[in-house]
Amino acid sequence: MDHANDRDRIQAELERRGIQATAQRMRIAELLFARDQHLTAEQIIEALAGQGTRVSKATVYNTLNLFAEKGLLRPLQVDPERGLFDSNTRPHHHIHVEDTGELIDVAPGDVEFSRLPSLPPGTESVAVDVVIRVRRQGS
Amino acid sequence: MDHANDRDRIQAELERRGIQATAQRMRIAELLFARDQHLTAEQIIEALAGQGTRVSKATVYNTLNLFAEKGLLRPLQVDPERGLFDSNTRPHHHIHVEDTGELIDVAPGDVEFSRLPSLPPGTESVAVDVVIRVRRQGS
DNA sequence: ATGGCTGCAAATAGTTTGCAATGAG
DNA sequence: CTCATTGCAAACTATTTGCAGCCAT
Repeated sequence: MDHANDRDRIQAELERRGIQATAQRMRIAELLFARDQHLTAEQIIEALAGQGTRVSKATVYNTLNLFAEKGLLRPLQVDPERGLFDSNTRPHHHIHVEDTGELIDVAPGDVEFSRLPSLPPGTESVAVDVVIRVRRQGS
Repeated sequence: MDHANDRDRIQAELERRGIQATAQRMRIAELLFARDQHLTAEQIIEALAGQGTRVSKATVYNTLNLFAEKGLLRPLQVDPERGLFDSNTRPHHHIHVEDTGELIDVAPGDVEFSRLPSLPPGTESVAVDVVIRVRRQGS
């Protein structure tokens, strides 16, 4: 069965990263890693509530931070009001629709550079993040 | 005298944008527009205090938001803890040194694209922001 | 038994807001 | 004089933290 496979894969992934696969963490992970998406802590709490699971705010935040530390999530700061967690940690970019707050993934191959600056001495690049800010025409 | 010229230019600029050039706003503007920089509200309050000027937190925030609305500043969200205001509103990019939180400007000509994605229908591009995240080698 | 995890509630910190006093035109 | 602006304090909100009880090993 598909979901059982997902659960197994996710559990293995958590443990491989040294994360105890508790019930709450599994619920959060299953939700997040069902597909590439950007979620707020609040959205996760609501989504879990919607499927009948109650996970405390503290645990959701602790879990998200833990996942981020372990490289399972990438924290995004696009909305000044709240943080987002991106379940896609592979390199990619974003289009931010300012009118709606919507955040759209851009495949890494859809952005190419013909020139990049030299980095400060003694530093190495972690990632290059491109955010294309757009708005409805004529607003 | 240089500073008097700056003040005049800044005052004219504020008024051109329909902003009343009050004493507090002038102080904040003179500080911000002395050069291209990224400041937090707190840093502005401290800098003003350091030069003997006391401007309330509320006024600083109101002023920064007003300036941003009027296109004199660009709000940045790189640090999850606090907002930054960039006194350079011309197109440019950033290098973010993750170990120190430092944010370095990159001239627009130092980044060139050979490919960009198509935008969602009905939207137009406002800006393309590139953030190169770096860290000290081997951390 | 031991140590980690969860949840609640309280704490924290940045930012916003209500409102009375003040200032500008 | 009238309306905008300022400053204080209180309100708000997202996130973090302390701690007691719980769970897994």
